[in-house]
Amino acid sequence: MVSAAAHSHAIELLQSHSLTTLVRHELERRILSGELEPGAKLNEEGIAGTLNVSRGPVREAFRALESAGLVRTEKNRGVFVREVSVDDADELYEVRAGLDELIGRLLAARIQPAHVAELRELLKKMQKAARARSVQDYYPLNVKFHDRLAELTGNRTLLAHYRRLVNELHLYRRETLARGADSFPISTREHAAIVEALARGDGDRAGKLMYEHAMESRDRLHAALEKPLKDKP
Amino acid sequence: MVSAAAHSHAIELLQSHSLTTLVRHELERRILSGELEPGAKLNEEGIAGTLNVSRGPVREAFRALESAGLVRTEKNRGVFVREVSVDDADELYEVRAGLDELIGRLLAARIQPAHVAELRELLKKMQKAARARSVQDYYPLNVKFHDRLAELTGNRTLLAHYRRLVNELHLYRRETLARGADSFPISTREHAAIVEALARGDGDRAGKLMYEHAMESRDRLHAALEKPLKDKP
DNA sequence: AAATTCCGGATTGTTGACAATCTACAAAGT
DNA sequence: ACTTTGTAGATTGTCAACAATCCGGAATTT
Repeated sequence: MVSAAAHSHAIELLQSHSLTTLVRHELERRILSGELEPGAKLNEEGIAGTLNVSRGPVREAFRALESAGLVRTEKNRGVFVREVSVDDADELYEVRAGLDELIGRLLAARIQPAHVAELRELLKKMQKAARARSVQDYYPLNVKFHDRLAELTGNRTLLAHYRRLVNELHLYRRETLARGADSFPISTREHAAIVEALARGDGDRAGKLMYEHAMESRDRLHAALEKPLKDKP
Repeated sequence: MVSAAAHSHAIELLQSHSLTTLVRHELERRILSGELEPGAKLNEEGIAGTLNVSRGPVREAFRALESAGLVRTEKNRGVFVREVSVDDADELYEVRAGLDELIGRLLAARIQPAHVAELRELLKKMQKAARARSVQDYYPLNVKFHDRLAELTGNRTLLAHYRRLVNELHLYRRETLARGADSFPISTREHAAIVEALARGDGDRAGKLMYEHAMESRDRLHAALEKPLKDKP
């Protein structure tokens, strides 16, 4: 039955994924992983060649990524990985704060005990990483934590808008994170307070905490910008 | 100098707009105007024919509209104008309420006296339309009012996300608006209160009012759904 | 020497053709 | 009658070629 299952899986993949979506996902991955840096030019023929497709699907993927805010197109010049300026980041953080407040408010009204337990579990791992001063461990957990909060609201529209903002902010953070100034341990206490408010079903409190948390993240990153680049030992 | 100006305008148009963007805007217009109804199928060759372009740019426009949430694509079957369900609309209203609250909060901190005057002018026109029971006049003014509030925050990211939500909600309202149950006059009082809070620079109050205003809009539309279709006289 | 003009290669924008898939309807079988 | 099979036409997915534009360096002018 192994081959049958494998086949049905392959069939399902072919039915849902066109070459365009494949290219789209691959480029999205490369952009968000930093493999393609902000400002980098995306060569149609080059990408088509490495992925063994023609330029058509690549161009379609470009238009999708453009609407998603991950790339910028200059007519007759090409498409480039979007560069997020400090001003852009300010805007993104503000909107994210607004959505975070909403997430806290909505989630407090709907959260299940099992989900609270799950979040507390996540918090433990984050605190462990924070004590170990391991940005490598902490950063993805932090992303996961906030993404899960958005997801648990059950509002897919909210989740989609939230993820888009996070993705765009990710493009901005890429630079600043390298400066090693994201003083992460500070936020573990705030995270715990958020989870407690959610557990109590206190939507206004959870919302307010999340709003301020997002705004403080912005301030922290701004402060980091003032500092010089930390050179590697 | 007329022809020179006209030429420079045409040149500028050619430089910035590819066929893809042209098709994209045209389809967007047709969808939002209701010319293309939710669920309607978009035929590649048909559209390409009427707009005198090949299928390539049409397909690229499709991918852009897909990322913008205005159409849905089924592989090997085609693309369809997105249908927004009641559940979808609930999600959209919730997110819009969150953004509206943010808009109120941000705008109260930045608004200029001239802008307050402009908003009060808009309010007058809306009240006039409300007294005349003219949905035709009132509806676009209402859209303009809220759009202007988002615009005046100066946060382009916020404006983009807000407009996307409004567009998607527009797809939903198309059905329900026809039922003539959008009891619009109710909201003029709320609008006035919002502008007053903004004028006082009371961000929390303005935000709270806008949040509740959006949520009430949702409730009103839900109530409208319960009623039967109003037949034309 | 500095600025300008003019190519030639590279890249993007667009098109038309071919392959794969779906849809609708008719024919055959039960 | 009802289901199934099969086929033709329409539609989408993909590709390769052509046209238009841009970029960088050589040749030319001042």
